[in-house]
Amino acid sequence: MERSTRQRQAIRDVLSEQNRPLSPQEVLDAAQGKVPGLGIATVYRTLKGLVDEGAAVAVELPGNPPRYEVAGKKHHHHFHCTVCGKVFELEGCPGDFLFMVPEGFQPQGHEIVLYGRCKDCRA
Amino acid sequence: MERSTRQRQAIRDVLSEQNRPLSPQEVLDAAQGKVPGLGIATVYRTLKGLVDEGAAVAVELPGNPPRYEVAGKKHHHHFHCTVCGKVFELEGCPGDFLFMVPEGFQPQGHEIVLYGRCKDCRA
DNA sequence: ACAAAAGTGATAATGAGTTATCATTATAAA
DNA sequence: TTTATAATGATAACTCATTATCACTTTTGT
Repeated sequence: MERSTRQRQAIRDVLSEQNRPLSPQEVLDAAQGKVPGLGIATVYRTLKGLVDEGAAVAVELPGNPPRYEVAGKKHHHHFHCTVCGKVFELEGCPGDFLFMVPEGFQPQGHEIVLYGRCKDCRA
Repeated sequence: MERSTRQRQAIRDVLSEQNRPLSPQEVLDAAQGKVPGLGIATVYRTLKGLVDEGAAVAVELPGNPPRYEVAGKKHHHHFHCTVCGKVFELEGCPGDFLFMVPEGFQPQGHEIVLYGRCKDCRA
């Protein structure tokens, strides 16, 4: 990640613009609108580089390979559309899970995923 | 899944006894204590059969292949130990996530995973 | 006890996702 | 501009979990 290229800029832009976790394939599809001919290998390479330099983070959801979003966002969770498969960012958090933690266990973090139909896929 | 074999009984017993989601490898390790020589293929075949007949369910957690637990439990979530990797069942649920759902989205379900150290791995 | 057929275990094959390779292209310092 | 070299794109290779194959074993109805 030393040189500035059209490909890397396109990939960074796509992550910023969509503002939701994107799969490598989603990044490819969107970034090809900016840089025709962009290859999937460059997407994987660049995403890894962005994560290494702290500009992006991997988002793991149940049953899916990692998606990637811009780093540095405040604490948030995700909505996974069961129809189109897109993942959206959610604000807010119930916050208190201590009542669920068994005696002797030491909680350090949590993840919440809501499932359902997104705005575009609602019944 | 038509005949009753030592292998199948051992696998069912392991799922019941441990009362937490187990990976196929964890099932194998535990069930080999009951049936030495048990093979991983039989574990995969039997888990699939148990799911098909509704006796077990797959539990998907972020970044991991499916684990399996006994079916029919009431609504619950899981604690994933960051040290030993074991997954434990939790009781309770905050329940109200509607305040997190954006306008126009239709929520249908949710998952919560707590991370931290389990009783055996606490600092 | 016997026979038909389902089940098992070892392991080869598969599939999805990701990474490595390498000839070519593009960047950027001089 | 020139030049050194990092980056790219096509695709081969790889990883890991899971499934298929098949010779042999076990179960179960008769």
